[in-house]
Amino acid sequence: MSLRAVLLITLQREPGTGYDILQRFKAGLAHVWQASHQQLYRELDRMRGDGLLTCETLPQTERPDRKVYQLTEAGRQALDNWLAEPLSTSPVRQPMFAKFFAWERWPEEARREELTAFRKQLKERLTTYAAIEQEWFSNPETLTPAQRAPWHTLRLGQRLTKTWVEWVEEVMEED
Amino acid sequence: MSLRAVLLITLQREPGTGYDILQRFKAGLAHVWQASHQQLYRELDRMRGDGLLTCETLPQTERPDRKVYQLTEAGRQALDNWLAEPLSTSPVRQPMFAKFFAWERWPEEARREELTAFRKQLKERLTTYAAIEQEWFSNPETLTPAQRAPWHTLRLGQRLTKTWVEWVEEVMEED
DNA sequence: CCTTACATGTAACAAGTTACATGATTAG
DNA sequence: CTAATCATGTAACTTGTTACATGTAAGG
Repeated sequence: MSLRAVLLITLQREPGTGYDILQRFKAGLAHVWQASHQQLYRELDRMRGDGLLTCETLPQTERPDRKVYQLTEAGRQALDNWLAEPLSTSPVRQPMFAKFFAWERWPEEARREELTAFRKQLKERLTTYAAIEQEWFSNPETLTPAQRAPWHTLRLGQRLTKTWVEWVEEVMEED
Repeated sequence: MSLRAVLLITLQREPGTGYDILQRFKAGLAHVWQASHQQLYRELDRMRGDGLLTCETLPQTERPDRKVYQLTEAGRQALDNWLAEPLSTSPVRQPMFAKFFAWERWPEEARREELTAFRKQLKERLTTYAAIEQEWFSNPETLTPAQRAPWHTLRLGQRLTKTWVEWVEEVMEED
């Protein structure tokens, strides 16, 4: 259900195509949601089938047609229902942690490489987050509460990632 | 693949049944992995089919038979292969964050309730982690590196959860 | 009496991944 | 010439969830 809800939210803010939504995921929602284009197209089509979205096909010359999706009243209802009911806790799954439980079988070189690469990814993530903050939240004092809320999520994303980085560096130092 | 790998690791440490593994997930791996019993039984059977595990059925009187699984040489190989290759980055999916992006449609009362319940869950998680630490890592100085590694993961789990708690409390205070 | 622990499964479904497929336009 | 951007999809597969199903024993 969560992907559906995320789509409802982004389309409620502004109608768009599957492709558009993918761009939004990259541009401003990197710390919130990621999905492949296949998943989006499939889910959008289903949501239309379920009456949550309308789809208007805009023909283009020399390009594939754009299918612009928009919330219906039922879609708005579905969103409100989702917001009203609390989320169930999501299961913990940390494959990286699992490797630590096989420490004695994890070759030292592979370990070093993996941790180094991992730290790099985390830092890149921080760079992405900083770019989002720049782009969307450059002066926090002027934000309305509704704009402030997404900013909070970004800040948490940053803090969590920093916590990871610190941890990786401590572990790397130790041996 | 990750569930498979987690199963290989836990069975490599000690052979056991699906039920056993479920208990281990609860007792000492709560910050690493969670899976339902259906998933476990299905996956264990497949792994046996793929030659990674052997299965010995121990008949019991008055109880369902126990199916004790154990790594084969191929299983050990598969584990080593998994350890040797770096993990791919896992996609970000934070349904809670999504709600923040629909702040203006999220009713205040529902929001308060949800955040309160969420904080409670996080605190319970911290309690669980503390219990695991007590049980498995009560005197860290005496740990060998291989025992120290899992301890690190627990510490990170705790730090991440605390970061969440702090954030939730800040957000709750703000309005 | 009711719940928890023990111990296993099947079946249907939902969600997510990987591979394959098309085809023009623009920027380097 | 190559890669990226635009824009959509199908098909097969893997992974995870939910519902249903069985049956004993021990503890409160």
